[in-house]
Amino acid sequence: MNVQEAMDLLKKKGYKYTDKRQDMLQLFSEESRYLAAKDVLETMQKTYDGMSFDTIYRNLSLFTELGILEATELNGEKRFRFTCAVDEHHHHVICLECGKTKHIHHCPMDDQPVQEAGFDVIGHKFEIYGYCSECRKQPAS
Amino acid sequence: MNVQEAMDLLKKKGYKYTDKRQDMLQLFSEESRYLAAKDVLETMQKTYDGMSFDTIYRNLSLFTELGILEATELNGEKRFRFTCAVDEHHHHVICLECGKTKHIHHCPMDDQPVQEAGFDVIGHKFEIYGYCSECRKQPAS
DNA sequence: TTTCATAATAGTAATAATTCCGATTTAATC
DNA sequence: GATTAAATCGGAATTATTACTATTATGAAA
Repeated sequence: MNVQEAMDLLKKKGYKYTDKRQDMLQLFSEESRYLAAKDVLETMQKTYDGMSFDTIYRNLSLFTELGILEATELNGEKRFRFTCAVDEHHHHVICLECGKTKHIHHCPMDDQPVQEAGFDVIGHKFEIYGYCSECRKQPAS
Repeated sequence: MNVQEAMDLLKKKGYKYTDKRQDMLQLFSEESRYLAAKDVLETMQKTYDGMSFDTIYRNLSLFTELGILEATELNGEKRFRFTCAVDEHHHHVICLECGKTKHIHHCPMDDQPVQEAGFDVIGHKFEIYGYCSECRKQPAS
């Protein structure tokens, strides 16, 4: 997935082209890390004065629905990143400070698929948290 | 960990005994599932008229600091459960509806400890989500 | 290229979870 | 029983997120 593919997908689904959407996607494509809504807003407001929360949130959730972004939750806020193209299914090591990620090319569900009696399993999460080399020095707790 | 042990720990650390703390702990000890703050508040308010948010939240975070409760985040809200006594370290299958859990006696970090260059790993999360037999019929999405 | 229907956006209000704070009450100690 | 610090209440403040209405802009059709 890249910006062009994402815009094409939007078009195919009948959504409209806007500069703001393109710029949001561009922002994500340049960063292989999880961004919070407020990070996106801050950056976008540099270009678009008066950019509203609503637009950010609406597009973040649209992009996530369409599989363009993937979301997780860190410290009580949702964060989003461009969907990885590396392989079918994998997990992440995530920096708690800046949201930077590295791939884990291994899924624990492959080893020991969980079949709990009576449980309809619909998803799982495997994430490793820490601080990257840049954020390591002063982890803002 | 049980209610008595938890109360002893509180005493040992210099915290005061209160009926509300005991009742909160009692509630958790009776349920092997994750409860949201509002669940705890609702139950407690049946006994204590005018019970405040503050008391709930303050005690939930105190209990968590002391290792009496363990926390996770589901659908944007923190949830808490009594710390499991089963074994040293394990993970959970969690019902997204009621918060009920089952243990996974296996940690993916044991198989393939992650050593990402430059990353200070400080924690990890492995959770499997689904619906338990009681909640399966009508998953309130 | 103008027109038109609809989607997207701005601006702001509303909601929901959580935290904070001053005043009061209570538990543990003297 | 008096004292002191912790715990609580009640409500306000914060923060992230969602909802709503009027306006604007996109894409398609005339």
